[in-house]
Amino acid sequence: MKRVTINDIAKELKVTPSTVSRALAGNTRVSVKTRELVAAKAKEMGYQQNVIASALRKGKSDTIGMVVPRINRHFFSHVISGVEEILNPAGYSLVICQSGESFLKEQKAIDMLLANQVGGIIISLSEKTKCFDHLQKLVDRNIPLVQFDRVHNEISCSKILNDNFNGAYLATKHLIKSGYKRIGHVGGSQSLKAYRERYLGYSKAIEEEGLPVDSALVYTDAITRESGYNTAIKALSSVKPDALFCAGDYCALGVIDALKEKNISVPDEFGVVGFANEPFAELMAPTLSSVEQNGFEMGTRVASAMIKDIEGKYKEEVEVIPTRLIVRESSWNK
Amino acid sequence: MKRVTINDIAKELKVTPSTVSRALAGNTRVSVKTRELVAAKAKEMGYQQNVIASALRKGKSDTIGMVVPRINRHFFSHVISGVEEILNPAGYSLVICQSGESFLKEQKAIDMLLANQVGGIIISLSEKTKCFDHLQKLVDRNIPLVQFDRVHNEISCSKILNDNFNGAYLATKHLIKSGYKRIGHVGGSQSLKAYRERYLGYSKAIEEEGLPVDSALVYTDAITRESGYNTAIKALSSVKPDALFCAGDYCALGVIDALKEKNISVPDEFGVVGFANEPFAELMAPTLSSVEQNGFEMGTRVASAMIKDIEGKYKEEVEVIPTRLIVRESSWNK
DNA sequence: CTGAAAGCGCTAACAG
DNA sequence: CTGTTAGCGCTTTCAG
Repeated sequence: MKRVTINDIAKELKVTPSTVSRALAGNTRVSVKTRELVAAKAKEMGYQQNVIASALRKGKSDTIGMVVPRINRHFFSHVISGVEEILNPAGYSLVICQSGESFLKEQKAIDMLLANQVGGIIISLSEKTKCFDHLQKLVDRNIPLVQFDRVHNEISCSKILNDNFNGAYLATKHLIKSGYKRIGHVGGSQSLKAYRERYLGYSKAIEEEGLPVDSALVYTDAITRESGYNTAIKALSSVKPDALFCAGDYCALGVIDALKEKNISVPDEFGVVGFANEPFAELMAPTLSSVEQNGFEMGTRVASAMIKDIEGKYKEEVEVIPTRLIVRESSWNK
Repeated sequence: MKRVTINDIAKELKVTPSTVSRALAGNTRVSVKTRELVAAKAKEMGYQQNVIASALRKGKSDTIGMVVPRINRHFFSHVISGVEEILNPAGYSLVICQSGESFLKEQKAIDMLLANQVGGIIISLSEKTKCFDHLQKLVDRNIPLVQFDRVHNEISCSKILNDNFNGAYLATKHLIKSGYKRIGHVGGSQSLKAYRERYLGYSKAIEEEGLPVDSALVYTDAITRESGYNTAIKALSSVKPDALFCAGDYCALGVIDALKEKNISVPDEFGVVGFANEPFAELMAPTLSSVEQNGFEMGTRVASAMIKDIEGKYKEEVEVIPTRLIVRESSWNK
């Protein structure tokens, strides 16, 4: 079975392909009658636009590319849903790529998307990304770009951010109020602003309470379960904190693994707060306090910013989505 | 900044675009020297193939479309990783779509992929899909198609399956051995073979032990947490099972929610086994016994089958990936 | 081994 | 309101 093209429709209707093309596009310069005729014929013949040909001709497509570290993280999958929620009804489709936290894969994904002439790119950077030429290239080529969550500030584009600072600040304040005395921080790569802000929120809270900010209590290279475990083991045998604010839930999970192994009771002897509110946070034992990010909301904002950019309405907008602390067993008042 | 085309390279090198095209494609009919020359120039000028133009000309692309119910399910995200593992090095790229368990969105996703001239489609059906014309259309149009996990048998294409039957059989056998007497089943839509097989594995085990297969103990419309909860509440106040084998972990979670609410102790008074081994299974309290599916392995098989199909090597191959029962607290021997 | 020429399906001036 | 024409960037016969 061969595909039906606008030429086939044109022949059937004894008009030109241009007319069909215009009619299908809803161009008002073609009579309502022809438009209806074309629409009917198109449906009858099972016509389906060849977006490839259209994209080639127009030099751009209605496909938006999206690059995220991992699609199976609660936060990212919700952002994706939010983006689809806005993009699909607006007539755009979405191509999702995973960088897997690898800089190389991130670059390759962007190259692939460019080769596919996407109409714009949405990205949340990999943890390992420390060079940003691939983003600058997009800006130079005037490809609409929106960064979210893990962004690089020096790139000129719209950015949608979580209120990492406030989330971290609230989490740390809460640990202090709960009576913990030596509160440490297990953070992610400080080359990413998102993690830097979590650190800053943490230290602001510590300082405000007149506690010493002890750099020995701060670790910044760990957001996996494994690294959380290793960090906790190390900390317990040296600086001996009595609480840890972790920049991620998986990392907090690793910390709790270590505490269980050492028979240290959570929350009685040790407080833990995570970040991201992964589904397991409310299910594990003890249930894990965590900072919730509104991924879906962020996704809708990201998509709206992208559409505005494509339509040439905005250049650079920065929005901050509030975060919320959810207190559970892992940090309950002593 | 304009994109560099093969014409630009051709002009610089004073050859024709055809030669450049051939050289870039590694055609041996062009001299090694020119090939090297072209390659060097291309790199120097920052050339990047316009896959859109190529796809239009060739009538197909090296992009593979993939449609799954949800990307944030442990199993599906692992299948995706497995698919990427094989597809990317082989020069294909992947477009991922979510049906969100909606038949309409599934159809739309396929239309979108077709409009984008994908080279093939990989799909795991939505729970609500009961009409399969959209798949038949692909077969009729000779679009390479691979179904996995949730497949429809009547469509002629490669299928990669989990050993749902055996997983369910082992899970149920284990519940019996653990001493539970009235073992029910909470399953998914029986229009999907995957869920039918889980039911069949369950009933085989029940029969083998000489227990009665009581259809009142079987529910087949529930795989979300909420529906698991509702089903359990209903069952507890009527047929009163003392164990449930659930066709999904989220559903098992809902069942446990209900048991906690009713103060029924797991596993002492009631046994629960799930399916999929979601990350939360080993973290929740009680930890959840579950049947593990090897998503990554399945993904690699799926991708290999797709590549074979594209290269015209195979027509229809059916593979079954083994599943494994992981026993945890929720069903420990009494 | 390389060039010339045609065309994939669609859109967008330009003309009428 | 509709037709004519040209061309997006690439591949692929067909020649030579």
